[in-house]
Amino acid sequence: MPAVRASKAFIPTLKEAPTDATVASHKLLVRAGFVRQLGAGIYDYLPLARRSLTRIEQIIREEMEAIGAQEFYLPALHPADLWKESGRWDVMGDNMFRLKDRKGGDYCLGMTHEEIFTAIARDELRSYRQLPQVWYQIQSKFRDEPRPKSGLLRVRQFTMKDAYSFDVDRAGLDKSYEDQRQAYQKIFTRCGLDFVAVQAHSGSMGGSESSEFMVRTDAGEDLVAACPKCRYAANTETATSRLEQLPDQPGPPALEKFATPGVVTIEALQRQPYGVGARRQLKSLIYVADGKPVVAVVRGDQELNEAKLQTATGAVEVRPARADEIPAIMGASAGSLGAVSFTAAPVFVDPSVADRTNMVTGANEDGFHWKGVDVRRDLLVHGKLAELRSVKAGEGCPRCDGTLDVFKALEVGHIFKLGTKYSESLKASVLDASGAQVPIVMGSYGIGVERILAAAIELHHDADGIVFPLAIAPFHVAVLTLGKEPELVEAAEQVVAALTAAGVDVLFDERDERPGVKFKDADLIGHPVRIAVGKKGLAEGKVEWKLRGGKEVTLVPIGEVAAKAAALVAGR
RNA sequence: CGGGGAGUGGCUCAGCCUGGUAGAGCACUUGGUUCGGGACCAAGGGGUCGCAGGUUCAAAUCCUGUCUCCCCGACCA
Repeated sequence: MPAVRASKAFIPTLKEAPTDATVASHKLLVRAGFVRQLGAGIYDYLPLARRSLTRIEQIIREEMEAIGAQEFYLPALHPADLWKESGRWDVMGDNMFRLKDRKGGDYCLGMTHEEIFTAIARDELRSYRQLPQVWYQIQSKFRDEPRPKSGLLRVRQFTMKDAYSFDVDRAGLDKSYEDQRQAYQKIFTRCGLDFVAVQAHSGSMGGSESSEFMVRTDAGEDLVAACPKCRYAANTETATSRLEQLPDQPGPPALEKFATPGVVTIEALQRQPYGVGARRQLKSLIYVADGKPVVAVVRGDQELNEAKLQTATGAVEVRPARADEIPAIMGASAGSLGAVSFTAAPVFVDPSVADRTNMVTGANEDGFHWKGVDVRRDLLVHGKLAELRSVKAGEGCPRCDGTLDVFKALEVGHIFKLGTKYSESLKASVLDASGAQVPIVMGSYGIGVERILAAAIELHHDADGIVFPLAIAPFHVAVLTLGKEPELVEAAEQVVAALTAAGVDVLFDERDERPGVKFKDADLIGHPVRIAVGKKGLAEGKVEWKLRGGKEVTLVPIGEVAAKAAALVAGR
């Protein structure tokens, strides 16, 4: 590409970050002139951002094509029928932007494209001989997020690479899924991201198995549990852990009710005169799952994970019951709740307490608790075992004898084995080798394009600005003139021409500005290489070469810079 | 949606409590002096104080309503 002249370019850098930016990537993207905000979770992408995003998209394309995926471009405006057919018109709830056309017909803006791609497969694919098919697109998605935040990390309109695989059977799906997984690893690595692939919760996508690609950063909103010893890594929405076996002393032979006036917390029951340790208590939490009450039981010192409860109940939406709803469900108020002999609503019990005896729990009668609770005898006759608790750092790895680490992470990609969920609801089938009509086995695979940019900045920045990975920087090199002398400008022009001829993308900062301004802008934008043309070096026929990531400045003969930069760009 | 905060030139903010003439720094224009890490001097341009209604002789300031944005909790790329 031809070099861009800074004096003519629209690169509105700012000395100060807007006050409403809190995370590093947001502040820097605004300050460095990449984005401007149009509304909550809606951004303008200026030329620098477009250049970086185009590079990211190109990397994604190359890796998709490498595994045989074919690029499509589908509409963002969808008629409601397909969504009604799959059942997700209702499932997506308020997260979906909905609109009506002039005739009053229902439409929505696409949040994802399973329905649309599946409809194409349904209409066009007839035989197993046409499979596998792997289709993808890079396109805008719209989600009416409850709370957009953190600049580009959580927005309402964003670009997604979404891919879909269509196979005759599970074995085919396993292969397609594995291809995508490997392509994802290449994509994120090429974009300069350190990431972990973790076992994940499938949410509203459905399906049997999914992996998220997570970038470890405090700007992220997910929690990942990972074992440093083996490869175990999972979103805490599905992660489990190995807990130490707690010995139970023999307690009362039968349930025994005791008065606990005014005791409504785990902590209060731990204090004298009761002295019941939190790990000896059962915590009973009342939730409403798709409008129906459910009871979740974990150990007193554990936290319930709502995503796990959602998985256990199979509900689309779970929420805590309000204090005023609880008495009608349980017959007692929060603080005295328990699930012993409770059958008025489904009861789910975390496996970590399955074998416990001599436990204490609320008696479902205000001011009373049970002691001598045997979980199998008293709860599991009517209750079901289900993973419910949130894992915590320091707990044992479920796969080896290591200890789990828990950290914040940002999701940049997610791959799903969908199975036949969509092909069944939308009736997409083919004839298999035996001539039987079988539903197509599907997978779906997403990457948040702008999130890659933001994640790269979260990972690579310093006090002066962005430190761009070369592969996704808007320009490879910035050439700065440090003076107005004609011979200096002439030399800089030569350098720029040589670089451009060598295939290096250059921002030529020939503005009539003081050197300090140019240095500051170059650091802020984070060009991987800065080439400064000044009087000092020029006297020896040299220019200054500096990598954004380092401190060292070296003098390079004018005739050699282009080759040096080209080698760097080529990864040599 | 629940809780907290904020809307005043392009940006960062002051002024509001205690109504009376709309301010500063940065940015922008012109001229001059500067010129290797966000220069200096001088002169300028630019704001219906989010919007609507009310109180008042008079509202950025007080009252009511409303919209928008940010942050903390339930969702996802």
